[in-house]
Amino acid sequence: MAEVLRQDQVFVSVDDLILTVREGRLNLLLSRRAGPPFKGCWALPGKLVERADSAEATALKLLRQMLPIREAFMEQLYTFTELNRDPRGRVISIAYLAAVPWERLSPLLPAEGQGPRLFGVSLNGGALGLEGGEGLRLTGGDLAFDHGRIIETGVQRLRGKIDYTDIAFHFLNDPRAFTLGELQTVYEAVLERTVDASNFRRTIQNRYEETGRIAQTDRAEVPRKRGRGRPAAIYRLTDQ
Amino acid sequence: MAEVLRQDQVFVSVDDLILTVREGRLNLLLSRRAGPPFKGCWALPGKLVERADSAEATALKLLRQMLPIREAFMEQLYTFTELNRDPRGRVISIAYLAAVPWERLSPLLPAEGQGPRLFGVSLNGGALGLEGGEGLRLTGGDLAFDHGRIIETGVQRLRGKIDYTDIAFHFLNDPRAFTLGELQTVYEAVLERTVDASNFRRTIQNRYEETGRIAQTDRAEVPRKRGRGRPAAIYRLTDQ
DNA sequence: ATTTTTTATGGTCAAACTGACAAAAAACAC
DNA sequence: GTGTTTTTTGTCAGTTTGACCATAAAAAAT
Repeated sequence: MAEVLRQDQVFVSVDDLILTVREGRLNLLLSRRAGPPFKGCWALPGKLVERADSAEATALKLLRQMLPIREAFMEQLYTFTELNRDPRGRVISIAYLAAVPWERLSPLLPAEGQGPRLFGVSLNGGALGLEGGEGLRLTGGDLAFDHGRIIETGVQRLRGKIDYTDIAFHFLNDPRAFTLGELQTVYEAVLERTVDASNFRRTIQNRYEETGRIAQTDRAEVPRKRGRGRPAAIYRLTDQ
Repeated sequence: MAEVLRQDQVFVSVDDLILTVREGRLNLLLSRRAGPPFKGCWALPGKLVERADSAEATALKLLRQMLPIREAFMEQLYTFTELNRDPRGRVISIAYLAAVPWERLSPLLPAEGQGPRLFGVSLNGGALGLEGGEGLRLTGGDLAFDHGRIIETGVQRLRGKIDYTDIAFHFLNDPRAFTLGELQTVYEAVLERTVDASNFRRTIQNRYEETGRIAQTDRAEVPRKRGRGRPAAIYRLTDQ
């Protein structure tokens, strides 16, 4: 991205809020800024929208650039247009929210220390907290630009939509073979609270099974490593 | 708006979806395009975002330009960025949804035939329908640009948010003195279906009265023209 | 003046849903 | 075998929802 922009026009950029659920916790991807402004600060991956790309296409390009990944669930989050959000000039940002399964994201992450990094997210009523491991803790105000606000908006949107959209399923390693326990873990990570397993099962079955959106799979067809405890039934998200 | 735009950059515009509830029906404001492209077509009011204005400020300016009005509820709807949505060049549009009480909008509308015009909206599962009076009926495809899609997005958003936000109150002439019947009319217009008055009352009272968001007003303080039937209690939306 | 009509308000009742919890089932660890 | 863990089924009271019916308070009709 150019470090100085023409001062007489409005530029359009895209920022990607790339989310995953790792070990029962919601995580997001931040990269460290190599140059000014906010040199050395952590920031969401961003990219100017080019003449020949839609914002959606730009957001997907950017995602593929960060993680060599084919595709992922993406949805437009909000457009941020405050006048001084970028010191280089007038830049508005269309933020996108991406959900990537941890098992797919994990092998694509570069080695520790370099490049982008995952941060655990906490947003309990009060302020945003980010935890990057090795004692690295950030608050929303530590981030570049208005990216703290973008993250807050994204997490709240995710929480609001989780129980009337399919969004939770996109965090599952394989929506065509998952257990209700795995789905519950996604809910608990996103909502940052525990959920009663029994009631969760009932809710999901009412919401999806009756309408045919999910169905049980014969476990013999889907070999799975099993841990302790009674083995769980395998469900799949159906096509229609 | 210039009829030819520079071909090497991305322009940012704002479109306003100005909504009101008139005679129990959801209505929106369209203007007829004076010049190309889509000359003579009906379109949402739009405006390029200038260097020194946020999108929100641009949307408000545009609203004030259409209706000499001080302020109104506005909320960002969605950003449309398809490549060929504007034949003049590369223009993305940040759509805003505005809610204006009919009693405030009504005296500001220009005489029939000239300028902007109100259209009744119908969106029943199938396609979007617009009714402008005098036998003037449009479908979403008759509109300029992608404005049919913008309207569909806006109506669906409004329906989705009406019962967990305060948005319905902004269609009331005076949120500090309204009856539950008036509020019910807003709901029925937005949802395009009837609502049981008794259950509606119970729901609203549970949702707002217990939390102190609305309160009953002494009717003596608020003189009101009365129609037929038992006079209704007057409620007000409280500050906090 | 009385009745009818209209709108507002209050109440009932069964069905559906919710949250908290108990208990059985099916696997592993020892 | 006995414990432990996780999944799964069931229970039960409290709440919410949708469909009604009944009454109250006003204007309109007779």
